[in-house]
Amino acid sequence: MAAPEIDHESPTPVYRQIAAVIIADIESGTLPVNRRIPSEASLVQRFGVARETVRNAVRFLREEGHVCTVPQRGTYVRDRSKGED
Amino acid sequence: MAAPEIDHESPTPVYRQIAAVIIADIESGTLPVNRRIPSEASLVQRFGVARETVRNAVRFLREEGHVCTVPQRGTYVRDRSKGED
Amino acid sequence: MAAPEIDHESPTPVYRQIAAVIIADIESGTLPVNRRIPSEASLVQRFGVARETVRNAVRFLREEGHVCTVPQRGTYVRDRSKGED
Amino acid sequence: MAAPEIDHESPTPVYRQIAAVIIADIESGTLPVNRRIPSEASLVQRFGVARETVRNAVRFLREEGHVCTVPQRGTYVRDRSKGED
DNA sequence: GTGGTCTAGACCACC
DNA sequence: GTGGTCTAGACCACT
Repeated sequence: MAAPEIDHESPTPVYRQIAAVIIADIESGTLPVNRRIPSEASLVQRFGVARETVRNAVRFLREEGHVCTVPQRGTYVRDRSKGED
Repeated sequence: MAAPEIDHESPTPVYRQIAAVIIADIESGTLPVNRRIPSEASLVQRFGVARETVRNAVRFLREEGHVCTVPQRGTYVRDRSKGED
Repeated sequence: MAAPEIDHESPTPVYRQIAAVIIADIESGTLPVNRRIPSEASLVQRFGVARETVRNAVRFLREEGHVCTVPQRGTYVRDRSKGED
Repeated sequence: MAAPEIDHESPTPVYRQIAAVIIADIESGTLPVNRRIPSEASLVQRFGVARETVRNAVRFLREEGHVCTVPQRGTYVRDRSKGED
């Protein structure tokens, strides 16, 4: 099976569910500020979804200001303590 | 021809007959709580009716509290065990 | 062949080239403010690319503030005369 | 073994030998102006050298003005007909 | 081994 | 017939 935390029957899109899991990891401190989040490839593995779905999740996190992506380097947890949107 | 369960000669509107079939599926457990009901397209196929008729049936189910519709995601069987209207 | 205006050998990504064509249409007045731009499907046809590539182009236009997308309705040329980024 | 055109015993550095082969391809028209040169990976394959060596060769070509590199897109044969250095 | 781009398909809700 | 989501692959530059 895929990941237990993902419900493909849910009205919430899978990419949003993945984003929510990552946000929870950020807010719990499992993913501290300036730490790199897992790579797209490993998120594909972990959640058992297509890469595009993972990219949608990461794009959503980026648009919401939770992370920033540095091409070729990774995606990092943003420091939101100052100047949030 | 259409589906055997639909009687186009009946005084009961077709959309109500379709709604009744779906309600029966819900109450029998064929459609469990929080499960998405079949897509509009498949209901059109199954009952041999126009899209608008299916939409009327679903709107009726929604107004009666049997289902709830989540924008962009589908229509889901509501949990009526807790007694909000 | 695809569209003459797209060069798949160019260092500029195809989705950016498509965005540039649409921006040119906006700036020349071919696509006036509040007009809907062509649908994703027709852009796929016109440029001979995958839908994902068209979506990347439209997302880029959206991020740059040239258009706004209304789900299920289309993507519209934004009025940038006031309050641009 | 490596490629026949590379002589690891030569006093000429390998990266220079690789650069020379690519320059020959450019001047013979095998690699036309504005065409992307082969990817790093394929040059590694073709010449049987380390990645870093290929990168050195490409950097040399760039510094000598034979090619220009566009971030994220590749390295392209420059048009030298117009005489900027 | 990272993200960027691209292909070629699919099903869906909603209009 | 519109955009939203998803799959399952591919090649690439750059670190």
